[in-house]
Amino acid sequence: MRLSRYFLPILRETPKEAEIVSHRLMLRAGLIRQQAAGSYSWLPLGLRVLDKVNAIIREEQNRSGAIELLMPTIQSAELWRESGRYDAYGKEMLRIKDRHERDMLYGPTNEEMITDIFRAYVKSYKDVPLNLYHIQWKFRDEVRPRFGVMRSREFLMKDAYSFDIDQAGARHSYNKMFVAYLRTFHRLGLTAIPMRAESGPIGGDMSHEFIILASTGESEVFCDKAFLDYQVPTADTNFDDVAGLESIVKKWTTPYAATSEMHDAAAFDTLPADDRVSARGIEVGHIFYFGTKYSQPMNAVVKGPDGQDVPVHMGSYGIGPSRLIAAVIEASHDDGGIIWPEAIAPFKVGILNLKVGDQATDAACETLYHALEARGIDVLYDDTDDRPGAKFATADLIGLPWQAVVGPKGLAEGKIELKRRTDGSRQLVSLEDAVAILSA
RNA sequence: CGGAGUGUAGCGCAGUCUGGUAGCGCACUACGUUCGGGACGUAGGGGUCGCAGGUUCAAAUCCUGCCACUCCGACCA
Repeated sequence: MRLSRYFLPILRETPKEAEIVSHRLMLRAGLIRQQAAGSYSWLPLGLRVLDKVNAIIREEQNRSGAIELLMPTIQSAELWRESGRYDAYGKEMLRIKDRHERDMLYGPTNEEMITDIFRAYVKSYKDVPLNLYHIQWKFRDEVRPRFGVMRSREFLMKDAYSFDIDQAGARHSYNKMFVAYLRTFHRLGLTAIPMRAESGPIGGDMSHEFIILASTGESEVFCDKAFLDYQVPTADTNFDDVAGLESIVKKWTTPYAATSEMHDAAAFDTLPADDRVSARGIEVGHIFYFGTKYSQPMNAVVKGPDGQDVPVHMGSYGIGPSRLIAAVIEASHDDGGIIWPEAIAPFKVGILNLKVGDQATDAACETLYHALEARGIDVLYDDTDDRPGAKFATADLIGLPWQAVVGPKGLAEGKIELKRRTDGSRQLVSLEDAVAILSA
C-alpha cells in the first residue's frame, strides 16, 4: 500500500477526551473515530488490526474443534421471554419495536438464539459434543461507556457455545476453550492469567476470567508469580485428550489468582511475599459453564442412549476482539506510539522514502516495495513528500514492527537501514538482504 | 444513576467575567526555499460560536429550557 493513496488520518495532537494511553493512541494513529458515546468507526488501519486479531481467534477456535456460524444482531424478544431473561436483563439491553410494534432487541449476547438453533436440529446424544461460535457485533447500553473501545456500547465479540450430554462432557468442552484461550492470547503477545470469576448475570457455577496485567487496567488483581513463567500449550495439543487437557487446566488454575471481587486476602498472604503479584488487570476473555440453565426452560434436549430426553449441558465463551486491541496497546507502547506484536500489526513493514523525487532513492524504494509485495508481505510505503522527521514520527506512532529507511546517505554505500520498532535497533543492509530478512 | 465539567474552523485552544466587525497555532490550497527525527517565507480558503427561545439598538458573551460529549463514583465483555 502506498501511503499517498491510503486513508490514514493521523492526529498530531491528542484529542482532549482521551484519558488512557490506548484510547489516545488509537485516535492519534487513525485506528478509530468516535461516532457517539461508546460507539466507534473502525478506520482502515484499525480494521486491518481487527481482522488480524479475528483471524487468530478463528484459527484457535477451529483448532479446538469449534465451528463458526453467524447469527443476526437484532433478536426477537420472544426467545428471551422463553429463557426468562427479557425481564431479568435490565436496562443494559437495548430494546426496539419494529413497525408492527413487535418487541425486538439488539443482542447483548446470544445464548437464547444459539439454543434455539441447537434444539431445532440436534436430537441425539450422538450429535454432541458441539461447539458453535460467531464473531459479531454486540450492543450493551452501558451506563457509562469510557476508555474508547475498552468499554464501548457497541463492541465486537467472539462468543462460543458448547453443548454436551452431561457435566463431564461439558467439563471437557470447557477445558478445550480454556486451552484455546491461553493460546489465543499468547499469540497476540499477551500474558493472560485465568482467574476464578463470579458468573454474573449469565449464571452458572464454573467460570474463569482471562486477565492481562497492565498498569492501566480497570480492576485490581492478585496472583502467584508462578503464572508469569508458565509455558502456553503448543499448537499440536491434542484437544481430544480428556485427561491431558484436564491436567493443563489444573496446572493453570491451581496457583492463587483472583480479581478483587473474589480476592481472599488470607489465602493470598500464605504465599511467600516474593511470589505475590498484586497488579492492575484488563479482562479480555470470560468462560462459563452453566449447565442446563437455558436448555431446560427452552427445551433443548437430546435423546440419550436409553431413549430418554436429556437437557443438554451448556457453556459459553467470550472474547472481545475490539477491547483486546486496546489491551494490546496498553501492554505495548512507548512515548512514540504503538508497538504492535508482529502477529496483528496492520502492516509488517513501513518503507520510509526519505527523499521522494531523488532518482536513486525512489528506485530503491520501488524495488523493495515490489519485492516485498511479491512475497505477500504487508507493507506500507511512505511515498509522501513529507520531511524525514515527520515520516519517522508517523512510522513510530502507527507502530509497524519494521521500518525500512531508505535515503541518499545510506544508498551512497548501497545500503538501507532496517529499524525494529520494539527496541529501536538498526542495521545497515543491502536491498537484497533487507528483502531476505523481512521475508524470513 | 449521583457528583463535577466542557461545547467557538478538521484538531488543540483564546475570546464570555465587563455585550459593539469571530481570533491564534497546527492541518488544508498555491508558489518559492528546504529535506536523516514532527522545516520556513509569502499569499489564500474554511466558522449556523451545540440547539431553541428570551432580553437588547446590538448576543459567542446576559437569562431560560433542551441536547451532546468528557471526567470521578456505583455497575459491567
